[in-house]
Amino acid sequence: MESRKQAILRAVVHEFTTSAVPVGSQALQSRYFVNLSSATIRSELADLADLGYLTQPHTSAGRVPTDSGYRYFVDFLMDLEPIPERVRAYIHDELNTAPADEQGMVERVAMTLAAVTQNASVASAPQGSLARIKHVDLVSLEPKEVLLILLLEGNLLRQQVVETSEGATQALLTRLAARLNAALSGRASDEARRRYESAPLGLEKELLGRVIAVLDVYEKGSDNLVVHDGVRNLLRQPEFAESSRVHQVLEVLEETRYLTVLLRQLIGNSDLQIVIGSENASSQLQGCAVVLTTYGPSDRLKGVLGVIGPTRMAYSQTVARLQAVARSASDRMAALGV
Amino acid sequence: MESRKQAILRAVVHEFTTSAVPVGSQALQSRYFVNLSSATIRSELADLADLGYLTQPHTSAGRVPTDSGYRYFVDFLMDLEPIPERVRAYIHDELNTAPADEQGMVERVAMTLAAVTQNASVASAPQGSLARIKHVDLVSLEPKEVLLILLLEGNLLRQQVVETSEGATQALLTRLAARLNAALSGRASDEARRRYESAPLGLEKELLGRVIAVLDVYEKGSDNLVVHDGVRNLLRQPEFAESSRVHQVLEVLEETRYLTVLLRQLIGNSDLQIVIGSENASSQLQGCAVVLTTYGPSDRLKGVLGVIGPTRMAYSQTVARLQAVARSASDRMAALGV
DNA sequence: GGTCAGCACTCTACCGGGGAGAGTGCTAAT
DNA sequence: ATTAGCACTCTCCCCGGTAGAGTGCTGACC
Repeated sequence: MESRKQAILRAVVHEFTTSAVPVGSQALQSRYFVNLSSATIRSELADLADLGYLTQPHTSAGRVPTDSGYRYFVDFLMDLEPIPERVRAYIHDELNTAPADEQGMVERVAMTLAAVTQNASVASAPQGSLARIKHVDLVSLEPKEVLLILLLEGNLLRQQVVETSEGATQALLTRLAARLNAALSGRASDEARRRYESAPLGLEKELLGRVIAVLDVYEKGSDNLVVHDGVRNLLRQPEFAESSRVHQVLEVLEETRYLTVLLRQLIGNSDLQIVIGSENASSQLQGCAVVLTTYGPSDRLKGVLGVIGPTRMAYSQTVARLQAVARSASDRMAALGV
Repeated sequence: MESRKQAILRAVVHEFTTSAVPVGSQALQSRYFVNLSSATIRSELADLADLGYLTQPHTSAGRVPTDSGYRYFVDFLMDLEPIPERVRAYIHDELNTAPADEQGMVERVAMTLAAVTQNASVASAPQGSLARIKHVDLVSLEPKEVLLILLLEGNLLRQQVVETSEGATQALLTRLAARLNAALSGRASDEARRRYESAPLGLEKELLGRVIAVLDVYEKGSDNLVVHDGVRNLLRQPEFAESSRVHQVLEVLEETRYLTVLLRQLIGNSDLQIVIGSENASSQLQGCAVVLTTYGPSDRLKGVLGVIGPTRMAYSQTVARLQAVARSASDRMAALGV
């Protein structure tokens, strides 16, 4: 595309994302292209409309980017907006005072992301395909009930109440835990599976079985924590003035299974993904754009982080800040998770 | 108040909560009081309006209950609506398949409550004033970094990364954990405080100090988990058609500190509290009603459970179902928490 | 061929008037 | 105390007319 057309498309996107009002040739002329006439701009706009990048709400209105218009902008025209020092400091502070536990951390990440992008955010807890076990603990609850506590890499705690076939004193459980720790701690989950195969029948095998069950759930990600925040930010945008639009977005966010699907989209893809309007699989997200990236304490442990807003979103700002949050969060988790 | 006035007020509340349309004398006459004339009903309505229980959106519209009207209804006229067997079964199923950990449980409770009341829900994790310690564990992370894991009654896990002044091997930490368990497990938090006072300087005292810090945070409730769900249900109601109303509610729900204040209101009060419209401390909840109760595995461990909806809420249904959810959740937690 | 001024055209948003409908309060009779 | 009848009030909705914004097109200019 000729560079002037590109410049005009960029200007339309920029103008529309800030004003939310369809942009006309005069506005463009006075604010962006003082040495072009509005007639020339009009003919360029008409061309861009023919190419499918712009559309008009009605005949005598200004132009609005289409989903493909935004796509072209994002793919070819966007350059990341620098992040103000204040925002950078805010991100840093919020994440470095975040709680060390999984849930507190993920919630803080989502909160921070929503605040700095002024959109809705989602975050899923980091998760790896072959979990490493750091520590195992067994606590006697009732004669035949044991609480199994598992500490995984990333300092993730998992607990499960186990009904055992034979009773066990705390003293016995403590010895058993010591044995399990000697065998498993610092090892990956496959070691637990190996030991389970070769273990003789008895309490130890029983408990190893439950350890494996917990690891399975974790590795399949079926208990994966997903949080969202910042829906209130969306309500400031005119596209969510009628609450039916909010309703659709909230259905996606509050129904965790939808969200999980959404986040799975990222797996196996590049580290930054932008899904615009009709590109969304879910029909409820028409008119919305989703910007996704990954984060986590290490290469093997990754969660997904995303921003959800109207397609009329300040993409260059959103992407920059999303990446900054992802980086800060990853750093912080790496420092904690060891 | 004469019983006929009461009957009419009850009818107005019932009619308005189901139809959301101001109710007129004719509608009342044909649906509730066939052997009274509409003129008689009109004069009763006028009386009820004088008493402050009803109001009209405009001169020639039907009547709508005021906040005091709802208050009178709730205090004197409401009788709990029986819960259909299907709903009862749903509650039971959802809560009995809930995860055993704190966060999973609280989220499931909020989700269930939102589903059966068709309103927004909030739930805070149960919390006690004098925590009982079930188990302590110490895991070596780096030479001078220890992960402290604390299991409290209700099977609540708390973790904290502790920087120690002296390095310690895992073997030493394991022995230390055994000592701490012997001293603390089964005891309440004051025992930890006593031992801290009398402990000689050193790693043990250092760690005891962190145990106490964790207990403090827990007992002050400042890390108290609060979740909400079901905002999408509100959007089906006409009072939330303009999204500015949703915005106000979401600000309360997403700003956890507001929510914490809201839930604190219940402490020291009766086990069922209904806050209607202007009775709300927060101005953002004008037009909303909040119904609150407590739940938890034991008398000492209580969380707050609440329903948030428009003042035009089916109070008798909401209260009945809220209490049913609270009871089922409490039972389930008692069975798990031991 | 690109650029541009001028102009007719189109469509929305807004305003005010008028009629239908719902529901009231009042009055007078029972 | 209850009720039928009636005038009154207010909203909602439809309608037409207008101002304004922005377009597309045409013809001239470089």
